[in-house]
Amino acid sequence: MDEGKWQALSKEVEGWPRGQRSNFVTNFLRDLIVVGDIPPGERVNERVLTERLGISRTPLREAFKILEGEGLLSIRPNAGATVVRLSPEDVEDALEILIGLESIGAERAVERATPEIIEEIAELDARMREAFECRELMEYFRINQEIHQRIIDAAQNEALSRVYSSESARIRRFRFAGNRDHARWARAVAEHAQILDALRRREGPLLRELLRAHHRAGWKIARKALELPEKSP
Amino acid sequence: MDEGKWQALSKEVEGWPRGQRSNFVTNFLRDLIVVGDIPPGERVNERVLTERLGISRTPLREAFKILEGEGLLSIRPNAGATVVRLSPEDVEDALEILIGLESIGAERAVERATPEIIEEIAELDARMREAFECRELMEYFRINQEIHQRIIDAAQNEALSRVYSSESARIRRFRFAGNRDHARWARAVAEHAQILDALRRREGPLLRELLRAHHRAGWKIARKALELPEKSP
DNA sequence: AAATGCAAATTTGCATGCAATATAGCTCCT
DNA sequence: AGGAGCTATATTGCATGCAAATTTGCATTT
Repeated sequence: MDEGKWQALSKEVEGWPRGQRSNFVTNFLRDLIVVGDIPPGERVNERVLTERLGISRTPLREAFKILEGEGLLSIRPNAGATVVRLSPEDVEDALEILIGLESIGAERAVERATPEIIEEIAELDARMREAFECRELMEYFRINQEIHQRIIDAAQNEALSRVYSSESARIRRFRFAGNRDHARWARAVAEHAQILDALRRREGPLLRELLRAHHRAGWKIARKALELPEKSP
Repeated sequence: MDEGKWQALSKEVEGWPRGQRSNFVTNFLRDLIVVGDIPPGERVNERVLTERLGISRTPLREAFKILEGEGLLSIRPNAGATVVRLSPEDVEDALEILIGLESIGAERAVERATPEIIEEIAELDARMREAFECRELMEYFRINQEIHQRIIDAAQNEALSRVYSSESARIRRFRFAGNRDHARWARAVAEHAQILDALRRREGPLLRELLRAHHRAGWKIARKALELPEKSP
């Protein structure tokens, strides 16, 4: 693992509160994996991380187990943890699940979303459009992801939110590539306007179909952009 | 926790292999929680379990973290783990997800299932029918669960199988109650025949609708049978 | 030079100990 | 009697130590 990358981050960890250390480490590591700072297939060494993070191996290993459960790490007994390497098929599989979950979410969201929640999503949509116009890809992507999560959350199904969030994180890096193409990016923004509109008008089936098409289009581009970037082991 | 129940089980644990202890403990605990041997809302004491299982706290605590991730345990920092208490709404939410996941699975299963897999499911179906005729409720239930999992597995989407299995386990106890009513039980067996038939004929949309109706009917009975057995906290 | 075998060094799995926190039990007060 | 406050006990969070397993490095052989 490239040790240089960690220098800046290690400071934040000082004095994490007792009882939350393993959870914080989990979130911290999840972020690193999800954005690709720790690349797929890389072995994650316990000692290196404990030194960087200033914690002992116990909470770190607890974090490993959690991330294994989330499908982000693979732990071979006696031989350490490695970041899971996803094939394009894996990503497609996860996307299929996400689309299915959004279908469920869409139908419930139009029933249960409060006007306040819809307005919050509308605000996010406006900020996302801003980011698009300023060509701030990262910020755009972040808000984009949050909008989708918020629509799911609006369904007020806790388990749904949990599963969606987890599966979404697993393939986050790949979805990012879905907005590299500028023409696609512009169309995605337009699609989001339609999505928001369908939510406002509480048209469940329409919302569902819009989301489905939105994801499929995004992945189609992402796939091209990535061009099978990682071989299966 | 009723300590008597554990006596018989503690022996099995002797000599669990190094490198698998926390995983075995996880599976072991999951079973106990999933079938209700450790009742919902009950605090799980680390010391008691380590003594019963003959292991140290480290692998046990790793198991706790995994089960928390699966939504089976709730860990409050400094205040221990308790078995999650599900409200009827929680169960309904999970069921909604399961139905959605089976919809995805159904469409893929009819595309990807090999004849061998279908025949395995057919065999399970036959054995399930046998269990029904012998009034062996537990065995029936077990095979029933396995059939649904196998249909999902036939879709050959690893993440789907993983998520389905996890969500299914979370509400297993409640689904069991769905077969208490004998008239319902008989109809469920008939529905399974239709489900198998649709799979054999590879009629995706039909399979999807049959599964959906099957679950809804089962839950309707289960709900009546349970009559809101657990209050939300 | 590549492959094989072996020993040293690293790394993991797990048990244990200590400090921090929560819980239970007690006393005292109203 | 019931509750507030305090003390003792139990329990959790985390660091650390040791043994087992794996990986690494090197010498030897083919």
